[in-house]
Amino acid sequence: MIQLIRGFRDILPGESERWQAIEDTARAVLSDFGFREIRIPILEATELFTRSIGENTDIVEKEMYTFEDRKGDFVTLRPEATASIVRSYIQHKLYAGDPFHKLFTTGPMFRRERPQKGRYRQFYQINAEVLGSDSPLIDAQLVFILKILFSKLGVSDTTAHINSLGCPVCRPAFKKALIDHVVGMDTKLCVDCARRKTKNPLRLLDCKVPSCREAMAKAPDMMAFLCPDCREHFQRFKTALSVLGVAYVTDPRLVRGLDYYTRSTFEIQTNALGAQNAIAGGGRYDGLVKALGGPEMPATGFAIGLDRLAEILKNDTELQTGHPKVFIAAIGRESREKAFEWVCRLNEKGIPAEMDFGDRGLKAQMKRADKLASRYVIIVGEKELSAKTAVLRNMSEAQQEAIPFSMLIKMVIERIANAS
RNA sequence: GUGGGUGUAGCUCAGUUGGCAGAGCAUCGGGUUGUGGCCCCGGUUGUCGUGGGUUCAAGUCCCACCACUCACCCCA
Repeated sequence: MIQLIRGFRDILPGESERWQAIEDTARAVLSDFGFREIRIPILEATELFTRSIGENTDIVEKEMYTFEDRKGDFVTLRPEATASIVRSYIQHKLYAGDPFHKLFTTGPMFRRERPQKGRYRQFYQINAEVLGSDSPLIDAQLVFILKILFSKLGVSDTTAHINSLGCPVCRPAFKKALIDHVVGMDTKLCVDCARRKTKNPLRLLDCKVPSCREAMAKAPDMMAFLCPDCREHFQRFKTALSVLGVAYVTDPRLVRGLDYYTRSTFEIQTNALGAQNAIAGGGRYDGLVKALGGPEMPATGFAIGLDRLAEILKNDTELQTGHPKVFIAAIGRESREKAFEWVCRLNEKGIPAEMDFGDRGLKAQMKRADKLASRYVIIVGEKELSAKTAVLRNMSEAQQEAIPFSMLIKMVIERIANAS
C-alpha cells in the first residue's frame, strides 16, 4: 500500500467541514476590513526565499524543500507566503498609482521539520499583508483583526504578544550590545547559540536552553536601544491597541525566526495546543520590498496557522453534517430508474436527496434512510408504478400517505419548505 | 537532527510465565413475502508495522528498519 509521506496528511470529510467554516469566517472578516485575495504559486525560485527570509535562519538552513528542476534551476516549495506576495507586488508594479494594498491569500506551506502536534511538513496558512504604509495604526489593526477572527471562531484563551525589533538605524547598536554581552560566556552558551551569536545575535534572546537563559538574563533590552522614531512608532502601536480594547503583553524576547522583520512584531499564543503555542504571528517588514528589487516601501502582515486552529476547534465545535432530507427507497429496476430521476430533480432544486443504487431489500433501504437521518422517505415499487402513486413517509412521525407521481416533487419541496 | 512513548480487523482496544487470532462498535444478511430507530440471531473483515534472529512453537523474547505520536529545536 502506498501511504502519504511523512508530515503530510489528508483532511477527510468530517474534518474538511471544519476547515471550510474557518476559511469562510476568515474570508468574511478580511473582506470586512478591506482585504482582497491574491493567488500566488506554491513553487518559487529558491533565491526568493534565501534573500527574504535570510541565509542564516533555520528555515533556509535546514527546512526548505528545494530541488533542481529538469532545466537545472533551483526551485523551492514555499515555506511561507509573504515573500511571494511581495514578489508579486513588485513584479506587477502594484505600487504604481496607489501603492497602498491590502492583500490576503491562503494555501499550503512546506517546511521539512520533525512533525509533532500542531506541526506538519505541509501546513496551511491564511496570510494578510498591508503594503504601502508605515503607520503603526495598521499594525494595530492587524492584531485587532486577529482578535476579532478568533473571537468569531470561538477560540478563547489567546494572548497577544508584541515587541519592537527596531530598524536599520537602531538595530545594529543593539546587535553589537548583545554580542558584547556574551563575550566570555562561551561556556554557558549552547552549540546553536555559540554559532548564532555572530550571525544572528537576536536569536540568542529566545533560546530556551537553561544555561543560555541564565546567560541572557541580564542581556540588554531592545527597548533601551530603539531610536526616537522607532520608540514613537512602538508607543503609537500600543496606544492604538489599547484604544481598540486589545489586551497585549509586551515581550522583549519575541524575536521571530525570519530576518525581514522590523519594528512591530506580534504573535497570538494559546495554551490549548501543547508546545506549539503560536496560532498566528506577524510583523512589519519595511525593508523587504526594496530588498527584493522594488521601491522603498513599508509593509506589514500576519499569518494564521489553520492546522492549529482546526486542532483547537476540534474539541469544542459541533459540526453540521449534511443530512439528506429525502431518501428514496426503490424496489426493482424500473422503480430505481424512477427514483433516480426524482433524486436528480430534488438535488437540482437544492434539496439533499439520496437513494440506494444496489438491488437491496426495502428493509435495508429503510435502515440506511434512518442512519442518514432523512426527514422523508419516498417508497416506490411495483404497486406504486402501476398506480402511479408513491408512498411519502415522514420518518419522525412514522406516518405515510400515497402521492400521485405528478405531484410528488412539488409536494416534497413544499413540505420541506414549510417545515424549515 | 536528538530523545521518550506507541504500532493486533474499517474504528477503539484485549491477548497471561511463548502453545489454534479475540471483544465492542462499524458493516452485510435474517427475525414470514414491501417499512427505519430498540432488541435477538448469523455472516464478512487480519502480511499481529516491515525484515531478520532465538525456539519444536513467536502477536508475545532479541536485533534492525519504518511509521505514528509527544517533547527538544523552530514556528503557523
